Amino acid sequence: MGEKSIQKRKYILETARKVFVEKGFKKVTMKDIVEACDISRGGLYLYFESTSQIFQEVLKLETQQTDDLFSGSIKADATAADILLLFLREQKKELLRKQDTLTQAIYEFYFENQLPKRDNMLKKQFDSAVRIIEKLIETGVENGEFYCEDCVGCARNMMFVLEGLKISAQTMGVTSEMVDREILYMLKNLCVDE
Amino acid sequence: MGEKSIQKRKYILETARKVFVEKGFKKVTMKDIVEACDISRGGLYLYFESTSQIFQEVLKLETQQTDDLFSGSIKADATAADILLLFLREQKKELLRKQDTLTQAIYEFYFENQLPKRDNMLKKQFDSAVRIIEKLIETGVENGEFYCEDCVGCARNMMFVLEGLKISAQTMGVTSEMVDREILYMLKNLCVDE
Amino acid sequence: MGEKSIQKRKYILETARKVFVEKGFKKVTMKDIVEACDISRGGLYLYFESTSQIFQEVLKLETQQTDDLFSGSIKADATAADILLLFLREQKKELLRKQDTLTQAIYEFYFENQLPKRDNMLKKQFDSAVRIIEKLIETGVENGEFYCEDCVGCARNMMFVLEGLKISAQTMGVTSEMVDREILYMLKNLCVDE
Amino acid sequence: MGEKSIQKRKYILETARKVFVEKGFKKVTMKDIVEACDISRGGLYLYFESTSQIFQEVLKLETQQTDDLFSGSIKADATAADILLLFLREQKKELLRKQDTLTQAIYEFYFENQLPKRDNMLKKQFDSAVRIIEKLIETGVENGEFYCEDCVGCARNMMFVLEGLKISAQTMGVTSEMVDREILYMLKNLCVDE
DNA sequence: CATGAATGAGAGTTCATTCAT
DNA sequence: GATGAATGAACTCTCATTCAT
Repeated sequence: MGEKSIQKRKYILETARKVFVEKGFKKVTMKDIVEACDISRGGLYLYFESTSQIFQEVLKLETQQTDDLFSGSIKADATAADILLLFLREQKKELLRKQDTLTQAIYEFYFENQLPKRDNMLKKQFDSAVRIIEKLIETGVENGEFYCEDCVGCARNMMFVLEGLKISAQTMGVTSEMVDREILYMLKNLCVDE
Repeated sequence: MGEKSIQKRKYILETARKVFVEKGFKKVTMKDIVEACDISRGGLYLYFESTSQIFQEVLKLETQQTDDLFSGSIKADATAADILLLFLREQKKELLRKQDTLTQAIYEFYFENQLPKRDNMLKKQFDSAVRIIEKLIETGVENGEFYCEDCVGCARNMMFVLEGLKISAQTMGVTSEMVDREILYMLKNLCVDE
Repeated sequence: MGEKSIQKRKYILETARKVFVEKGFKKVTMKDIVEACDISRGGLYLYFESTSQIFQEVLKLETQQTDDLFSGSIKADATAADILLLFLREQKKELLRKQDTLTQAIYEFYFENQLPKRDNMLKKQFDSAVRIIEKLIETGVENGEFYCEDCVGCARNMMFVLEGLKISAQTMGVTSEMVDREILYMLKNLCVDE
Repeated sequence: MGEKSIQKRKYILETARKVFVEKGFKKVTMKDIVEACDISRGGLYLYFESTSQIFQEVLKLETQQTDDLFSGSIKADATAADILLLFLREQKKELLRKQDTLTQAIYEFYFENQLPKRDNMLKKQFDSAVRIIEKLIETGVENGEFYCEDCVGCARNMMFVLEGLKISAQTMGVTSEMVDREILYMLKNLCVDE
């Protein structure tokens, strides 16, 4: 596959991403993607063979970019509390965003593809986030910023709350204030002065 | 509509429920329901006009029954901690259950039907559950069973954790131990002795 | 399936037969049959699910009718030689017929469906024809009409010659005179006076 | 066309032959051949314009080689009976061979290309074989090995039996014993002692 | 009320064929 | 000459929905 093909492949994935953002996963057909890309019916099949495959490739790209973002922000020179707040603010932005988010599509995809533990990207990301938060809390405790007796438990609790907010945002609607309220509640329990 | 019709209507809804449990919401076709009910294609249209409508009716029935269940267990004569534990155990059972649960179908349904606030059953149920838990905690605090400075915040936090566990169970898999761990974590923060 | 459906099913098979006669087996698509029958695309699928299935049903009908024909002619009151001649003449007519014959389609069908011995209709028909011819020759020998030391061998030989003529007619072309010549050659070896 | 082109042309034909052997004629697509040859889609079109054309060229090559084979074996120094037996044995080997035979593809090709008499290679080969057998029988009769009153009739009969066996092998299955039985039957009628 | 045959739109997929490089 | 990306027609199959009985 030449340079040109690689470009086109990327173009298709980027365009398909928009389609998934708009329609979720299940409703998207090869035809939808063909039309969004403005290529021929057969053309798409030169690159991908199913919406499922396309979606997984989109996710791969997405994950790479997200990882880069994470590592970028973590390098920042700041206190544990600052970084945690930054992380939570990032999550809030993500979960309130209606446009330009794959959240719903990802859920739908995992609904029908109960991937085995090893391959389950969601689980990997969840666990990885728990570890990062745990480290942050531990650092905060050492610094005297936080008070916490069960750092990993607290980290896990935070992540499940965030998951709960995320799915709630997609199904019952969640306002900016509601998210703030939950974040504040969690931080209050963590902060020393309290 | 005669007595007979009412019976048939109910029969269709009960059978359709099984189909939704099995396949989620989006993948279910009128044909699926017709075949599951073993009635004629045209027959189904006499009662319902789309899978969406059928699903909403199924949900209505479901909600009524769940409510009954709730009020039943709440009438039980027990301490606040007991009742809360009972409630959490019930939630655990529900979210670990792979078979016989509409969870996935409900999520899928709400993904594509972002119902306005007033009609959003999920939201109503969520808020109602928050209020019940809040009351329980308040009672517990009064009894000296619990210690809590922000009862409604705590209730909300609990519900979001449960939501997080629920969606996680559907997408990344959640074990009985994982649920217990989360429940325990929340209770520890609530109980006086700790 | 009601009376009407049975009629339509039969109508489809009869129409499909014409298509197979015209185009053989492999080239025929569901679309061809849909168009020949002037029914809707989906309509055909209510009755049959593939060209292969349709062809097999066409063959079933065909075989029934052919069997009836055979038994009809065999009941005739005549000498063995007469009947054998009648049979050969019938075969000749069949193999020279360009129009209205499934021969080519049958060959194509069996090319790609190497059916196991038990289900192979061609084999059954071949063996059954051998047995009939054998009986005729035996009767002829008893009557003094024929002379033959290996009746079953002779019967088999005849059938293979007929098969050879049949495939030759479809591939290299065979004239009426050529068929007569072969039939005559076989009969000469059989007849007493020779 | 340069030397290199001629080589490539030959390479394509040899590779295509394998494809036809495996899939018959009708089912073979240009894509199949392109993939088997591992050349570019466009590249194939520089040499050939359709599967039909390719198949005819494959047949040409095949015929040349077969002819060479024939003339080779005929040069052998042996009695007429020996040569005839050799020929029949060769035919038997050919018709029992499932692998590496174009038989089915050839039939399929001639089914849809009812070539005019002059161009019909099958007919030419058939007639030529008849003549060779006829000569052999005549020689055998002169030598006193065979007894036969109608040499050309007998030769033709033999060839039709062989054709019948060939198509039977492709459609209803034929065992080695069955072929032997037929060959034996024909030779018995020919041999003097019988 | 109930049936189930019929329709036709639409999705998936494959390939012959072309054409810019 | 050679490549292989691109196109678009053609085919298979499935359903929501209608309608005569």
